[in-house]
Amino acid sequence: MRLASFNVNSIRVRLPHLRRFLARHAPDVLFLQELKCRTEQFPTADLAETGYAMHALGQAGGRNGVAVLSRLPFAVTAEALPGDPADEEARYLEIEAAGIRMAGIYLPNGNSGGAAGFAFKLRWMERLLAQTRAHLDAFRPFAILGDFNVCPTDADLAPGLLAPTDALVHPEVRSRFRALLWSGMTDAAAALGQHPFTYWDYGPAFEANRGLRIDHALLSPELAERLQGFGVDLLARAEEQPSDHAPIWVDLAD
DNA sequence: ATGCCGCGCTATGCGCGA
Repeated sequence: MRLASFNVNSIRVRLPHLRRFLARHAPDVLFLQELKCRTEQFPTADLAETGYAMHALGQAGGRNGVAVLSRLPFAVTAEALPGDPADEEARYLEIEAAGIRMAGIYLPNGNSGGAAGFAFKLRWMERLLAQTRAHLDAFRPFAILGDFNVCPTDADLAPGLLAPTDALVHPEVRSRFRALLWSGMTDAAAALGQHPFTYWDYGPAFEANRGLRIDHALLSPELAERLQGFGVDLLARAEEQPSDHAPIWVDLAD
């Protein structure tokens, strides 16, 4: 089984890249982030020919937005992370497919909005931890894929690319990422000894390979036992008019 | 220490992304 994630940075602009990724890597389930469209603008009809079933969660104002494409039957189990009724941002989509709970996330960046924006990121991570614990306590196989906006360690970014106070590497943020790992989740790439970059700024960064590892797949223990491989689709990042993120995928034994 | 890109928007500069 192949699970994948792709921050498209506008689904309407990146529709051709999405099609090519599906053709190249044929994921069973693919989570998308940064749709930058409203729910009704998601190109469901354009993608119908791919054979994937879809569920999109857009947002007014062209911000955020997450979706899932699946060729396995699935049920939507959550369209928001519990714990903050005032949070109406489209950043969390959870499904159950093949007996596995899977969450696609677009974790807040935390660099904008001043102290309140950073605090929102920390609270969001604490809510994600609570949701993770609830699933693990119930012995539900659980996978989290998406744009975490966290470089977990110094091996996960080009040296000197970010200031130590940046919200992607801030100690308080890394601490909360580690709490997810301590709860029982396995960082799939790191478990395979890989720290591949998944994001490069527009401009010369990709050619110079000055990037960040911020897109991750986290697996509950029973899924980690099935971990067979992890990959980053560099071709998608090398194409014309790319997203600033590359798609990632994780392979699990059937 | 940073947005020189890229995207969306009741636009024609700004906020945001990382």
